[in-house]
Amino acid sequence: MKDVALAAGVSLMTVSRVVNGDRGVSPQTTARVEQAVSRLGYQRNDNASHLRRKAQTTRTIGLVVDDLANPFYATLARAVEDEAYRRGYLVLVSSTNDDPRREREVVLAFSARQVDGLIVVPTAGSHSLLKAQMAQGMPVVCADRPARGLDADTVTVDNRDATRKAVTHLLAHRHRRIAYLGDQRDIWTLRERFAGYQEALRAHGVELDPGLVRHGLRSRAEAAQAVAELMSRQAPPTALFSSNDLITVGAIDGLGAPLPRVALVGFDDFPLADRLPRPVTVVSQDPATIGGTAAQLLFSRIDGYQAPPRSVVLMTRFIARGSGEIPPP
Amino acid sequence: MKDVALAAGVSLMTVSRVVNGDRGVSPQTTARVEQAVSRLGYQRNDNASHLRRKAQTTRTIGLVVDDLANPFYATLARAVEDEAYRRGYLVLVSSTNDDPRREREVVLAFSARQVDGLIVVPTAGSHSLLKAQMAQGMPVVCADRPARGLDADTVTVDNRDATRKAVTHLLAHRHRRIAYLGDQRDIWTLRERFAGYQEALRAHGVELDPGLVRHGLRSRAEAAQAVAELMSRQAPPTALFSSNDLITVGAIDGLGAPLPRVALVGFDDFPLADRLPRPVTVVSQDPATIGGTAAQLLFSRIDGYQAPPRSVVLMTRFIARGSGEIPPP
DNA sequence: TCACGATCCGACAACGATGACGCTGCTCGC
DNA sequence: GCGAGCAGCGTCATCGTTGTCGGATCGTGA
Repeated sequence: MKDVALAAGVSLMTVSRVVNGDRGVSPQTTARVEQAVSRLGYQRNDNASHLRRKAQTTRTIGLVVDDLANPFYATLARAVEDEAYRRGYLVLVSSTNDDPRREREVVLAFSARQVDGLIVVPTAGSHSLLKAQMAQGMPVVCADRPARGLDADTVTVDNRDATRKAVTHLLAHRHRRIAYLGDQRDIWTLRERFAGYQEALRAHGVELDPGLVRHGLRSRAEAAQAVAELMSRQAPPTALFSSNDLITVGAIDGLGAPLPRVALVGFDDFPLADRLPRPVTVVSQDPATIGGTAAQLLFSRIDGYQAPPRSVVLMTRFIARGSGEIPPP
Repeated sequence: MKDVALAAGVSLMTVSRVVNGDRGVSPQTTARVEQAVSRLGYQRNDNASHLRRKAQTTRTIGLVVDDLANPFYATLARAVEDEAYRRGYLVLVSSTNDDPRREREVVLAFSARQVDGLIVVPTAGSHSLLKAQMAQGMPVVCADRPARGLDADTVTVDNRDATRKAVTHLLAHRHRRIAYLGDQRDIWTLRERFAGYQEALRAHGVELDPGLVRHGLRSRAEAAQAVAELMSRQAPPTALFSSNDLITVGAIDGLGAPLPRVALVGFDDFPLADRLPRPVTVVSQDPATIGGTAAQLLFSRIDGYQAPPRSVVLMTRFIARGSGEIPPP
């Protein structure tokens, strides 16, 4: 900037005014400065600019997800990014692998970089840190899951209700031995889904058989293994409810070929679910809408909206494709 | 920081030293300062810190991909992010939708934020801007595709060769009417793949039938439509080569049910390709390795490695699963 | 001719932090 | 008893930019 000022024969302040398009600079001077800018390839240092600017804002938000490689979070992230782009904001992204320690590090690093707000898919741990950040005025929005004990804007789906309906669907097809295939039980979404499973059974007077419940399935392979074990029981389940897309696919692996006569309903839709030998009945949620909504909530806070936290619950869609409509043998 | 200094009864510089873990502060003073820090919830402003620091570095890199919601780029991004995390770097991410204008905006914005380096999946346009950035000392690595006319480190796969082998595989199964289903032709990877297709045909003395070539398929639906049209020709193709995962899936849609006797080989592996009614033969590439390698190249430059640009070509894997091994009628 | 507002532009301080250097005491050796 | 050396800490300048204020210049109308 100094070089530009020198080259154009003006002061730093005038360069600043030209670069920012402020009024009060004559067309001739503007032209001289602009020429110097392009000749020297000058670019403003936004960090320094934000440091001094009146509106203490960096036009950057932070996004913290479980795993960016997971299509669900990737889609959510893309929606956040688009919303940010429309407003001229940049996005810092990080995955946590559901590790509270990594979440902590990342949130601190983002906050030290002076992000204007955070969208977080909270890990299962405690959130005193997020609480502290909010107390210091950092806008925070939780996406996909609420953070335990944190009064923040939240965007989730009706996990429990959707699961209850899905399991009820299986019960209506006269299934009674319905297995539950769950991911880590300490994640909120999965607690909710399991609760929905329990409620559906209870509502139909079916006693929960602990032998048919598997938690903590962290991969496609683990899910396949669990299903293989379940199917080799003396009284195998006649239907499966799987609590996310990865587990649904693993369950299909575990059923093997030829496909036994077992009903299957999964949480999360996934590509090609409709093209498999037995098209899969699913509960579908829309990560793009979750991300977009979270971003809108965040920006409303950044723009100064003051009110008690809002909780947006998005509806899921039940899509019957065949695998969930198989009656028991 | 001023408040902390006041509370601890020391100068700003001492607070700075304690916060940075510099030596030369007595244990008592350190304790007093640390107490004040935690009592006031003080966090250093990294942007201001980077402004003054000797090593003019922000410990932030920029990642510019085509579409973050695409699992391929999401996986690539995750690998970049992990490499960055291991080194204590943060990642700014943006999608371009293959729009050169948006790419330009994003690169400028990242550079104005003083990122220490850029990993870019270049759009099809010209790259004078990237060139200018590199000339000013910004380390740049191209991932997935090279940028036309840009001498930068590059990580790609053997697109042309892999396609030649895939099409040769079909030719070896006595196919002669092999359709090419292509994405936008101005993207480098797709030009390479089409070139590989042409080379394989030529090597086998098969004349290219322009009626069997479709470029510019941008979605699953468009691919399905194109395949439906191809199959209704008087002399329909006996085999299809599809140039990416999206198009492969669209092609399967377009073939309809029951599946006609048409061979299919696709570029890119995708989840469940092995579980479809007719398991799909594919050329598989590994986006995580592409991203990880790109990040390593970038950090070597950031660490001061000086040498002519390197071009890393990763191998693809041909996976025969059945759909590519069907002979012509 | 002169007062006066408008326009254009520069000087100075400041944003939050660190680099360089210098000032205090204290210890130690001779 | 005195200077050297060092640990501990503060002062000042500075990173690149912008907010504030005021000075210079000009045209205009009385």
